[in-house]
Amino acid sequence: MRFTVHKESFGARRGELCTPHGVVQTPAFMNVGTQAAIKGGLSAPDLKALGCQVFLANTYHLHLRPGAEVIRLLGGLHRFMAWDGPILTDSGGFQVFSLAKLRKIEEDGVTFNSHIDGRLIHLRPEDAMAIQASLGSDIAMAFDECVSNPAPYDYVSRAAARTLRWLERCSREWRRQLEVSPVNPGQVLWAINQGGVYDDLRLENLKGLLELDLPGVAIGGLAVGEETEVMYHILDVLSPHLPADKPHYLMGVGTPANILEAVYRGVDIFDCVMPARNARHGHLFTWQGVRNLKNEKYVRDDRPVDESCGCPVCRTHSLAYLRHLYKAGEILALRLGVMHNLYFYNHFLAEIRRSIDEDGFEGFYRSHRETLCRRI
RNA sequence: GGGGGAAUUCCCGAGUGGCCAAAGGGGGCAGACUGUAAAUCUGUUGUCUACGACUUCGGUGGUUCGAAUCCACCUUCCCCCA
Repeated sequence: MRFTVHKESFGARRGELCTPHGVVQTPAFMNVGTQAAIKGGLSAPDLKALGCQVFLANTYHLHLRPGAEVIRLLGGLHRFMAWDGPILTDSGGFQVFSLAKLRKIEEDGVTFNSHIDGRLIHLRPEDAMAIQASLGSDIAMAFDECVSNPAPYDYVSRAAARTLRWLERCSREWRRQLEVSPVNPGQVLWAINQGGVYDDLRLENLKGLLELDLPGVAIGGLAVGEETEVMYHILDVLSPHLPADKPHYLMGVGTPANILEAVYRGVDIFDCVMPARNARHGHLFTWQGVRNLKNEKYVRDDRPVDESCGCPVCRTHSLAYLRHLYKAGEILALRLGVMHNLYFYNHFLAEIRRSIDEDGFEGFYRSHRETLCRRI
């Protein structure tokens, strides 16, 4: 795994991340397919056509179903899902947040009541590493605790310290895993910064995490309840201290406007369920702002979702047709909606990269920061 | 021809004297969604000069302090017997 930044423009970094399954041009958006599938009915080949560079899958979910050993037996995640590009696996740390009612945290690890059948699932940092090694993703994530915001300082402090201890265990176990017949010998482990909305905890945690010298640094625990401005502030605080020669990954973010602001603050990689989920719910992103496709005003609208979009959906279908599909409950609505949004996100990042290449990120930033979040 | 049953707000459907502008679905309208327990969830859905008023439960008339609810007749629909 090699990462190089070859250009900077107005805070933004233009880089390349080499993985065992290809090069990722950064800034990049990773397409989230938690259970080795993009919800809405897109297959791996579909993603190629939408400009997807990296696929993101989830440790907790794949461990429950079908099980990491099954996937290892079938040759690893790439082969299993027929995606030959780069894959990043999240560790299950987010499920500590999203399944908060179904889990118990202890020093040793987290015990979940499976959201499927209630059975007990023990996930220690070591387990999360073993599972991800079996999945054979290109990038594995450390097992962390994603703390919801707002949370009391004392709690966040203790949680961040524990996440750091878990990181040491992850790192140790990772080295061990790669020694025993790895599915993907080039697989790497990235660290995750925590510390909530508290500047000093964030920096203290970052300092500890950098000592382990893992090849990528993720910022976790943001966009989980705090105001957007608070998230930007934390990025401002962290940004000067992030190692320049390593990829900066902002986990779970976000809206196009969030991404633009974060790129401006030196973030290289993003992932978010938003394009897929919101598409399923009828919200489509455009260069002019966000559309709610279900709105009555589109009944007779013969225009595409976005006049300036080159996606297969915008080139073929009208707002009126898509609205009809949504209102009629047709599964095609979800597929087409997700296709558009993923294309939009991937091309949005491509345009960001182009602007950096051309030394024009400042202009790009200024001309889009307001319009992207507008409701149209 | 005889007997029985039913008509409720956009639709289906609860309600059988006051707590009813009327449950619950559906449909409509709008909103939320950020490392996915989400093709989900929330709000709203008679009118208005709007913490109050007005109109509404097939129609007309009646009983009652008070009627979607009780009575009479009418209209329409359904079922059974001939």
